[in-house]
Amino acid sequence: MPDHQPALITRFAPSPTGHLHIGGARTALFCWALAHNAKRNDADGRFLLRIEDTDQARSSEDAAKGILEDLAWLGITWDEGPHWVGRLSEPSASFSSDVGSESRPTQTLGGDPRNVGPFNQSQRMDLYAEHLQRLIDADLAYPAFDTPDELAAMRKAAEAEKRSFIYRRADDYNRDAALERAMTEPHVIRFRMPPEPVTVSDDVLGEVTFPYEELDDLVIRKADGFPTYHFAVVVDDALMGVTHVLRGQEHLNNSPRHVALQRALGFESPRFAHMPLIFNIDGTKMSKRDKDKAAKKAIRDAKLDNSPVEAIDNDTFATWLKDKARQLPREQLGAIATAIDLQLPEIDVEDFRAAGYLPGVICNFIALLGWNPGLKDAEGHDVERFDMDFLAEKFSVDRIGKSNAKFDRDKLLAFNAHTLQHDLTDEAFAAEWLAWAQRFDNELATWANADQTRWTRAAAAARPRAKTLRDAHEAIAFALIADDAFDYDDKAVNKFLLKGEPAGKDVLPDLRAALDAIDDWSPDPIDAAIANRAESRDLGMGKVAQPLRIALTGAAVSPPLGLSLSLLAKQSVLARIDRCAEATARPSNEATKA
RNA sequence: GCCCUUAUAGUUUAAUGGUUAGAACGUAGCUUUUUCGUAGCUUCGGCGAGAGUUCAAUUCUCUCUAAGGGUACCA
Repeated sequence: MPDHQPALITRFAPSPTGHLHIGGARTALFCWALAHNAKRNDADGRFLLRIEDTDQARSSEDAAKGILEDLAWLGITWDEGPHWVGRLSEPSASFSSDVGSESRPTQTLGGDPRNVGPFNQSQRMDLYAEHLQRLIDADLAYPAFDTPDELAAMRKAAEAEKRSFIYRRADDYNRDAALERAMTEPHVIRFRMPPEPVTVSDDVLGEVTFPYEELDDLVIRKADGFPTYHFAVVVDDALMGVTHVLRGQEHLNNSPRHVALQRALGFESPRFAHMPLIFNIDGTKMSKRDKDKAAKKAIRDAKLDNSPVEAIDNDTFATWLKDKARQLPREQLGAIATAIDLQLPEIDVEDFRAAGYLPGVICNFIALLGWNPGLKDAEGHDVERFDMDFLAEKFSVDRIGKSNAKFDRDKLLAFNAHTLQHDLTDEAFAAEWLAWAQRFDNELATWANADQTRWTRAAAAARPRAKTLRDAHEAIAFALIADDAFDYDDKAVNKFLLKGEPAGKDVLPDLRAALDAIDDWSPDPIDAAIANRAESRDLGMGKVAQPLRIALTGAAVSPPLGLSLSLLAKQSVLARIDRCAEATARPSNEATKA
């Protein structure tokens, strides 16, 4: 046991079965916030991380690593736990003008200053064995030999009689014989639930009492020798000195079992706080399967019979499509989505990262799911945009709500857009965007690295209209393609090039000459030249700008012209104007008549 | 089925035993802008139902309803 017991210790204990789910991220964030709030108040608050890998079949080391990576990226740092070395992202609200992932210092997270590790449950087997033996010796735990099939039959029988199935040790249970038999036969160890109701006192929900009749003799060690979640969590929390257990409400029913175990083992119960759950906007559970579900629906809607991706053979594809529960590996699902131009719903932290959300924004948004600071700003608006620092400062368990939350993607998007557009400088955005592109958008990253000045301008062009780092690409996509590699939007051509007096196509030659005469090919001179043209012909800017937009991009929408043109070489701009002139010169249907 | 939890606009939520229940996202519209976007203004929209306590209930109590969680050798 630690000789120095910090005042407040929280923990996040994910099981490494995949990427970090957004709901798990919120749990971690709240635990982090509570510990950091204690630190703000001069108490020794700590947040520790533990890997619950007692499910041998489903756990993997890669998944564990991925979860550490996800947490670190979000800025949810842990004081104790597995080691992680890398660069942390900056909280979104405190971007300085010179950030870039390269310039951030390397940090180390985790460690074991109190000597309470190891932090992987699979490496703590001797500890579980020791405490389990105490229970057996005191006849508070016992071997049981029922096979899974027998248990299933008992459950079925109970169901048929319309009573709930509660496992109890038989009245004529022979302890000595059972212990003897356990030496040679496969068995589980069950906890003898004391015959009394258990009251859990919860800092969010108040006191919740569970009758003894609902609490069965739960399995605490599986036949494979591993402890069950219930036992491991109780032993670990006690040995690691965890004082506050914050977890999702799905664990509320587990709490009386844990409390009973804690009593039996002579451990003090930590304070509990069960947080409301997070659901999709339509009320369904936010699940990794949502991604497969969305893909399957899109494929059915498109009436595709064969795999749109070569790497997936049609048999695999067909069985996956038919089976509601079947999931494809992440990469394959992504490939299908790309092939059919589908945006998969974001579920894991990694999904949101790939979609171009900023870590600070994600933390801000999920903090509001089940918690709020309850403050108003000077204008009387609720305070809901804040950074990690504010969260640590203001967080308290008593402001956690009780009712389940739905995950409103529109609001998250609005938060992300606002941060991108208002809280970041162009330079900071350029750095963030590049870091993102290097990981998720090769084409863009290559283009960025080819010309730094151009990249800065691209950032200036994209940032004011970007909602995510991913969709920022769209605003400047015209600059990444060949001069003749885009089509013209008929409606726009008709409206801005063919119609009107003068017609837009008749404005272009003049403009071309003016642009051609520019020496310093940068936004300001370009803008000046365009404005000058408009003025000298006594035309509104729209009369000049829109035709030019179409010539450059094929459509009537683009970032401001000076910036847009500066993303292309002058020769490219001239070539595009020529191509446009050619296209509009051809007699084409009724547009010319009008 | 049984146990547990919850219930304020479409969503996240604030406040409150007593005149018009406040905000954010969203919706619709207007204004500014060379387009888009941004910004600003306006608009729409809420106490799940029923009893009870009370002079008075969205707020306290009960019932119902609905939603969710649990009911594993998953966590």
